[in-house]
Amino acid sequence: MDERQALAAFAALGQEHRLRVVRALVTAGPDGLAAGVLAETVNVAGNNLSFHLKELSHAGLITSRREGKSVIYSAAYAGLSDLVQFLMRDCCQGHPEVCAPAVAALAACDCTTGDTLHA
Amino acid sequence: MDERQALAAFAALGQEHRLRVVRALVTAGPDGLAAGVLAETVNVAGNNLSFHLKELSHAGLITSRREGKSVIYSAAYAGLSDLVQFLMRDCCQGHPEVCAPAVAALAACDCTTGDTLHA
DNA sequence: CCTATATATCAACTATCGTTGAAATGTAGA
DNA sequence: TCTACATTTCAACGATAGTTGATATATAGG
Repeated sequence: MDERQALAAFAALGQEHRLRVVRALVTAGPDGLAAGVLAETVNVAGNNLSFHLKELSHAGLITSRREGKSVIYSAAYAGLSDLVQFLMRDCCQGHPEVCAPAVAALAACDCTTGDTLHA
Repeated sequence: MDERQALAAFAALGQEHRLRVVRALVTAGPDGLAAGVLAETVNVAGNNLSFHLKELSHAGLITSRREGKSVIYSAAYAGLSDLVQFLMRDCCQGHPEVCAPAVAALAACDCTTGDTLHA
């Protein structure tokens, strides 16, 4: 992930409605949520949500698929993972105190059991 | 870190000059950089940079201290770490495929040797 | 084919953000 | 104290982003 992509991703996440959408999709899992359900969840008008979903899609943070009359959106796990890696990429240039806490916190999250982070 | 703080942090990082400032400060380490040096590094006018530095400071991503005539800025490692944790907090609700790659990537970064991530 | 449902597009408006230039503040040395 | 240097503040302008309402597209069922 280069700076331009990271910039787009951060800008996308720096908006209330879009951040809520991403969090809703991340917690919803790979099955995703229909645009209409998302609109209710985030409490945003459909046409407006559509604008934000396009933004998130361009930023590589979500993906979509059509399923009958609905369009189902889900989190782009790879994109999110890349963004985390980008944030931490420069943290280790001789200064382990930067990333050590973050690594420790993530390591404490046992993904195989479905536990959540206790931040 | 609550949603409001995360929102401010993401919005702060979603701006070209500010993202460059943060990266410059993260790589600079705990010693930090003077405002003037940052202005040259990021190629932004001093008064304009001052605006962005205030924004980043409010978002909890950087800190400052005066040293003689200069004001030295450094990365707020705790703030950055919190942000990473916030991004990953909801990743494990029964769907380990979300955060597993990110955790693996961070684990591959041996902070004690000063190695950087190979993303 | 016609209608209902679900989502997306577009133009227009408003608000917010980023930049600029001028001026103020704070610090150190002559 | 006077001057030079470093940074910040402020008002004003231009650009960009978010919302809204109206309209368009796509799909399924009667």
